[in-house]
Order: sequence, then structure tokens, then C-alpha cells
Amino acid sequence: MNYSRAFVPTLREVPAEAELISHRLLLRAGFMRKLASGVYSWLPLGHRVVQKVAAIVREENNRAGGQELLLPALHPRELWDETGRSAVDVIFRLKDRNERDLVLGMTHEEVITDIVRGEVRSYRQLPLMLYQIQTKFRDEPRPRGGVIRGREFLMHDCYSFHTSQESLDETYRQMYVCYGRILKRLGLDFQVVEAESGSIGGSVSHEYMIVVDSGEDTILLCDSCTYAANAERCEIGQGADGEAFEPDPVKLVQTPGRRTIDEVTDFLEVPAEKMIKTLIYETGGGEVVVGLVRGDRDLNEAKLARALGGAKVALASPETIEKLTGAPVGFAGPQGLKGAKIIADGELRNGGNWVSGANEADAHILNINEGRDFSVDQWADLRVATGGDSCPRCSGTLVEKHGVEAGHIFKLGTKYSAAMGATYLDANGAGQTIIMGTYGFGVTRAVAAMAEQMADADGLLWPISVAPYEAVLLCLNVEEDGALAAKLCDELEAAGVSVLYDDRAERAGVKFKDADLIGIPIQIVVGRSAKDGKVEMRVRGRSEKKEVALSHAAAEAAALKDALLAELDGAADAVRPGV
RNA sequence: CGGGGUGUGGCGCAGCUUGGUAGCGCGUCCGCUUUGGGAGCGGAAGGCCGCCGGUUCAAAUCCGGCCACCCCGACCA
Repeated sequence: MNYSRAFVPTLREVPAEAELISHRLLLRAGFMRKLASGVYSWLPLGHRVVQKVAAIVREENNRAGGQELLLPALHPRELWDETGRSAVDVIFRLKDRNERDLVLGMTHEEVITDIVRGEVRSYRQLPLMLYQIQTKFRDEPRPRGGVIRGREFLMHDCYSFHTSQESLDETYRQMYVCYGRILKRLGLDFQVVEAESGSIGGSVSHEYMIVVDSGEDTILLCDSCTYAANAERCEIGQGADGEAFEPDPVKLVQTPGRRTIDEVTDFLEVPAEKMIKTLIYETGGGEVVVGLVRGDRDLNEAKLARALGGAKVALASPETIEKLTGAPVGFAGPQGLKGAKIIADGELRNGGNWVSGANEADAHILNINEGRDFSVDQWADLRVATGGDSCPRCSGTLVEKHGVEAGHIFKLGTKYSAAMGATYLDANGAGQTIIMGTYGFGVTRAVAAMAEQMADADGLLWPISVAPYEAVLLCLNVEEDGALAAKLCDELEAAGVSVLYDDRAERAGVKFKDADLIGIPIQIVVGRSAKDGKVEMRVRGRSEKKEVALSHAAAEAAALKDALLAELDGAADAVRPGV
């Protein structure tokens, strides 16, 4: 491709709207443009990267036994009513000219299950693995980071159907490897973490986190074993015992208008870790439950729900809180509460002389201790894990990192198949509910995450596997060396190396800057030494450069391409199932 | 949805307090010079000042309403 004819609108100045490195660079390098909040157009270079990532996803899912299909983006709402997910708040809703309710697909469990229930009759047709790569729509509360969290994005979604848990487990392992291989081929530094399956349902799930400081998700990694989990999911180990203490007498203090932990710690000048945060929840069954965590901690609602045997929990209404505590919201404490189960985070066993709400308006209470002043009905791991907490699997310490979720795999079980009546006849002729798995990989998000993780002060740094072109050929003096460079361009193409040939009548500096910004891995320069039959060759982001005879340049570039690809493929081949 | 901020040639911004013929840098086009890390000089094109309404002789500027976009939080299947 000749640069002079290419649509590559690079920007010298940074668009004001972009904060993240990836967002700025993808705009500046002419890979994409914004149409609306969370909605982006992919320009030629960006589109080539997206297509290459999609191709790798396709190759790897085919390798794992998947069959590609293409489902509609426009769905009748009734289909989503079957699983109750039509009420999800991020779903885009619309009506047709006849006032029929439609939604835009944010994922496709319902649609694929509808197809399978209609066509699969016998255990002989299972297992089955079907996938697609398609645009998804989600009405995000707040799109951000450019294409990292968009409202329209390209996603790979795969669904598997089984007659047994063992069969699901096997496919889950295959997909575990599949996503790992994809990310390795993209050259990404990532971490597989145990994840919360959330409202999509199911039991086991893992997320593929691309490790970047700007990532929205917090993950925790053990510094001495392989345990790794999303902060939403992460369990916490026992940890060391607290120091001994002498119980002091209880004391009531007036704290007019101070409701939050921050306000109270400021006012009373006690550290948040000396406080008990008393959170009052209601379960789906209408039961009132009191959750206690240390003042500087956050309660993890998923953990609370699990500790209560899987009940749904939600913060109680102000009326319920007043009825239970006799005080307005903001002054609750665990002492003297009747009619509610008290469940406390294990950390509260360490230490004492806690500060909490007094269960009366505008007052807090000092020096309360478990046993003497309040009792706990159940101890549990209730708080959101943070760096420094103990590993639940060994004696190590958890380290906190940030990541972008690129992929998520779930053992779904029968949640959707049961709700939608997807059954088959087993060998005995008995009807059985199909067991399902679901797997998702954000294609455009992965592209943004690559830009975030693989960039330097000069611009992007694409791995050879997905670079928009494998080589960029800079002809510094088109008048003198244009014919020679054009011939080399043809030779490179013939050798299987895709080339962006910079034939523009620009100064050398402009060409170097643009080449670095765009981030094509192999840079070939036809410059001063062209008259001696030599060109320069180097890899973007690496300092070594060498002079190569013009006659060997195409072959050298092809060999370099193969070597760079082999590095990535070797990493992919080393991926092993972690489950 | 709560809080904060911004909308002025393609991009980045000034002008708004104190109303009076819309400006700068980059980019674009033409010419000459230059030519290995975003060149220099000269010339030129390009703007319903986000939208609607109000005040005024006069509104980018003041007032009201709306919209869009960004950031923080809530949320995130």
C-alpha cells in the first residue's frame, strides 16, 4: 500500500477528549474516530488490526472445536423475557413501526439456546460448540476510555452444550487454553483470575485480565502461589492474630450529623480501622441481616450472599434500618440489635475497643467488644480483598494489580437451558436438560488494551501478529530512490511481507514520526546508503538496527517476520489448562 | 443517576469578567528555498462562536431552557 494513497489521518496534537494512552494513540495514529459517546468508527489501519485479532480468535476457536455461525443483533424482547433478562438495565430497547418490542443483543445466550432447543433432540448431537464474532450493544451507564468500554463493540462469543458435567469441564479446559493462546499470540501480558459469575449465572468462571495500571478492574495475585482472583471474588486467608488488648469501659459520645465513616473519624479523631461498619441488608425472603466489617473495609455483597446460603441481598431501606436500630441511617451499631442475624467479617476477631454507631440519633459509642457488648451469630469472610490481605490458599500475601477484562469463561450449567426448555433425550429415552458453558472475548477491547500495554513515548508498538502492516518502508528521497523503493516494496509483498510504503513527498522527520506513531513492527529505511545498494532495517521499539544489502532486504524482512511470529507462537504453545 | 468541567475553522486553544466588524498555533492549498527525526519565507482558503428563546440600537460575550462531550462516583451480564 502506498502511503500517499492511504487514508491514515494522523494527528500531531492530542484530542482533548482522550485521557488513556490507548485512546489518545488510537486517535492520533488514525486508527479510529469517535461518532458518539462510546461509539467509534474504525479507520483502515484500525480495521486491519481488528480483523487480524478476529482472525486469530477464529483460528483458535476452530482449533478448540468450535463452529462459527452468525446470529442476529436484533432480537424480539419476548425471547429475553423467557430468562427474565429483558429487565437488565444496560440492554438497548426499541420498538418497530408496529410497536413491537425489540432489543439489541448485548450477548446471545437466549438466541443460541433458542436455536439449540429447536434443533437438538438427542444426546447423539452433543456436545456442541458454536461461536460467532459480532457487534454487541450495551447501554453502559458511563462509557469511558475510548473503545475500552464502549456502547457498541466487537465481541467473540462462544456457547457449548453438553450432556454431562464432565463434558462441560473438558470444553471449559479447552476454552481456558484457547483464550490463553489468543492473548499470547497478541503478545499481551495477562493474568487468568477466578471471577464472580455475576448475574449471568453459573458456578465456576475465570477472567482473562490484561495487566495495565489504567485497568478498571482490580485483581489480587498471591506473591508465593498461583492464586489469582478478581477483587470481587477474591477470598481472604486467616492472617495473623491481632495484638492482645484490655477491654475499656463503653462510652457514649455525641456526634451530631456525622454519619459516614469519614465524618466520624474526622470528628472523633479515631482511625477508620478502629471502627465497625454496620451494614443492614434485606434478603430476597424479607429477612433482615446485619453485616459487620472494619471501618476501613468494604463489604463484599457476593460474599455476604454466599455466607447466607445464596440468598439475594440488598441494602435495607431507611425505614427498615430505623425500625431495627431505633436510629436514622448513619448511626447503626451491632450492640443490642434484636430480630436480625449478625454476621461479621473474621477480621473483627482481631482487636477490640471498637467504635460504632450508638443506635441512637447523632451519637456513637466507644470501646465495644464482641462477647461483652454484642454477639455475632456467624463469622465469615465478608470484606472486599485488597493488597496486603492474606492468601486464602497459602501463607503468602496478596498483591493488588489493575487489569482490563479481555475474556471471561463460565460454566453456566442449566440456568438458561432450564428456563428456556432446552432438552434432549438421553440413551434411555428420558428427557434431560442441556448443560451449558459460555465464553466471551472482547475483540475491540483487546485492541485497545494492546494499545494501552504496548506503546512508548513515540507511539504504538503492534506485535507482528496483528500489526496493520508487517513492514513500513520509508523512502526518504522519493525523487532519487523512488523507483528502487517501489521495486523493494514489490519484492517484500512477493516474499509474503505486507508493506506500507511511505512514498509521500514529506521530509524524513515526518516519515519517521508517523511510522513510530503507527507502530508497524518492521521498519525499512531507504536513505543515504541506497546509492551503495543498502537499506536499514530495525524493529519498532528495539534499539538495534542493521544495514542490509538491497538485494537481500526482502528475504531478511521475511525471516525477521517469521522470527517475530515464532516468538509469539512459542508462547502460545506453552499455554496449559490451569483448571 | 449524583458531583465537577467543556462546547469558538480539521486539531489544540485565546477572546466572555467590563456587549460594539472573531483571533493565535498546528494542519490544509499555492509559490520559492530546504531535504535523515513533525523545515523556512511569502501568499491563500476555511467559522450558523453547540441549539432554541430572551434582554439590548447591538450578543461568542448577559439571562433562561435544552443538547452534546469529558472526568470522578454509583453501576457494569
